[in-house]
Amino acid sequence: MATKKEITIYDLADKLKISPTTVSRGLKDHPSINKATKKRIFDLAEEVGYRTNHFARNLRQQRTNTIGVIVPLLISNFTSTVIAGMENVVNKAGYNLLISQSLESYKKEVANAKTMFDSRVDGLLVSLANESMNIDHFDLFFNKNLPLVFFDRVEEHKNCTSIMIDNRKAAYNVTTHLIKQGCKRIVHITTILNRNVYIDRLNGYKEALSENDIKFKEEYLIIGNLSQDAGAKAAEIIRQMSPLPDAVFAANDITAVGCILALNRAGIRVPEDIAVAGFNNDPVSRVIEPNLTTIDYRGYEMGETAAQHMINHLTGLSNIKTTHTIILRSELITRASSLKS
Amino acid sequence: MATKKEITIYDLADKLKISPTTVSRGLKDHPSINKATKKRIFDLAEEVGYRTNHFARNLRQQRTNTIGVIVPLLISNFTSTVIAGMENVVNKAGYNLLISQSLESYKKEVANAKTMFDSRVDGLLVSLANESMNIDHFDLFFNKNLPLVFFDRVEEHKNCTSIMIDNRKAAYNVTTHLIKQGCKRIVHITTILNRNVYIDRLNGYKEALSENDIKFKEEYLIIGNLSQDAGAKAAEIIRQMSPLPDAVFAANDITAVGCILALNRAGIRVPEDIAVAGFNNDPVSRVIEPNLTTIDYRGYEMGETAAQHMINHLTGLSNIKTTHTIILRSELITRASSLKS
DNA sequence: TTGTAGGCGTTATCAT
DNA sequence: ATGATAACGCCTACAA
Repeated sequence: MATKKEITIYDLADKLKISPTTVSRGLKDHPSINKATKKRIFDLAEEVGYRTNHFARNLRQQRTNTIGVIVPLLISNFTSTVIAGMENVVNKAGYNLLISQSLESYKKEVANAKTMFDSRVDGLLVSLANESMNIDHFDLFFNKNLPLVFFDRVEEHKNCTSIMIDNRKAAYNVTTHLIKQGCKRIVHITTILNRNVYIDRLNGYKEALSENDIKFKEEYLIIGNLSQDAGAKAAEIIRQMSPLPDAVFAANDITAVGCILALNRAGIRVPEDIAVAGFNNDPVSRVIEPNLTTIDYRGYEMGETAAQHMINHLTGLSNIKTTHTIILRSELITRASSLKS
Repeated sequence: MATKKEITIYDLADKLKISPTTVSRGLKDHPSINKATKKRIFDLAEEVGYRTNHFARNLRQQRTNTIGVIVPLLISNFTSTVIAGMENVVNKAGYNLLISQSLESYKKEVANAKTMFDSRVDGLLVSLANESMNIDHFDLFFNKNLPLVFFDRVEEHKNCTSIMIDNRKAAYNVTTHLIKQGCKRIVHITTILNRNVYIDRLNGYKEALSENDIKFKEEYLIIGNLSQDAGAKAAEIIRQMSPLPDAVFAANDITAVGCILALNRAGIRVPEDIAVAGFNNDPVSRVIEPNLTTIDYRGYEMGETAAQHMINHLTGLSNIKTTHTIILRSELITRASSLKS
């Protein structure tokens, strides 16, 4: 079966004996078109299965109704939750999402930015790769005055909104909680300190220590790649410390889980010997035994917020450039893994 | 700063004192263009930051270089793994992915199909919602002879490739393994039996039973929504059975995990009292204690395969319509949760 | 309220 | 090897 010819507004115009202009206007509910005419247009369009050609429209209007998203990793509960939130918002507004992942690589992020630019997305939502040392590759967007919103992994930039949580405070709360449970030798497992999220968490941790007159010890800072395996490796290091630390605060749940499993295997009990806390409230935090104390980080909300700001800007409802930083709420959830009593 | 005017092939042509046609050809490395001319074109394009206008090209060529993806749920380890695999393949081929989720709803899937169609994607990759009772909404694509590939949750259709694993055999292997461990009263937790994946798993389960002269009992079939909570609810039902079943085979890992946790809470030991097996090899299967026996279902490979077939078809390397079903390998992984000895 | 005309940037077709 | 021209389908001044 050969591909049928596409219906255009010209075809509709011919059949209705009116001009293409009127059809075009009728279709987008232009106020100055007769109601009866509109109805005839809509009815016929429906009947013959007309669909607007977005390329023609985009070509004419110089916009794509597509929003680009660059995330570090697609395979992550947090990421897919964020994207689900974005999808929900942009779909309602008639926009589409173009998604790509940097795999934490600076090089890939640069390439992704270029691809997004060449695809002429109307705006870009970005969570930065851990490797990225600068954000010059987004100058493509800044120079053309295209809206860019950072979320989660953000970087300061003039005229550019960032959506984040207060990582410092959240980490401060986790650490303070551990201290209140009587812990004094608290290890922090994190990754290379390039991104705000990890730097802020470290600072919150340090702040809680210092406020309780506990000296920060360099050896209690373990750097890995925040994978489950990194948690296991950290457990190995911890096991050989003397005296044994009495608590672990990992910068994400997966790492905390890897750590707990490895500690258990080594005969170290959680929380009796070592209390453990994570970050993110990943579903896995309620699977591990004991259940993991963590920070409830609402990815869905963050995705919705980032997308909504983009949409509002694109539709002229607001101007992204005026707002600089939006802090979403996050919350400490205490579970068995950190409760000494 | 005002938005700078976009460079077009006309601008390049003017500066080089050649025709736009030649520029267009040079840019796509057309064989009949002089090497020197090509070099001049490329150099200038690079210098002035020319970027091709995809809308103009799409408008002219009637194609988008975009492939649509409809999945049941974005928030799922399996799904994000599949999408990562697809992304890897299509990016290399210069295509983009347009992703949407049906949330297991028939209505939303119909809407998504329409949106994809209106976005004029070059092809569609689909994993069906559990609710969907038919696939008539994809006639939009079939009628226009647009390529459609089903993956994981498939449905038979003339001239349409499906990528799947042998769910029947996998379930048969799981069940046989449980029987070999000495289990005779094996519960199967699954969801409404609309989709091939669940029907086939049930059939594999039944087949293994019958081959071992174990009668299939209707009451051992527990239907839920395959969430963690559904696993917990199933555990409640199981707990009240007398005699107590000696094994559980859940149609996915999350449900198996929910079940194990609830059984533990009720003082029922796994695997001593009840052996448990899941399906998917979700990372959580290695977090739960005891580690979960499951089926290694490689989502990344499935994503790559589905995408590659689509690309091959679109680039004329092969014809999707000639291949009907591709079965990917899957494998039983036995772990502590099912080992009685 | 409706219509006319031109252009958005590219590429296919038909010349040269 | 290169060029002129038209067309893809839509939108928006401007005109009526």
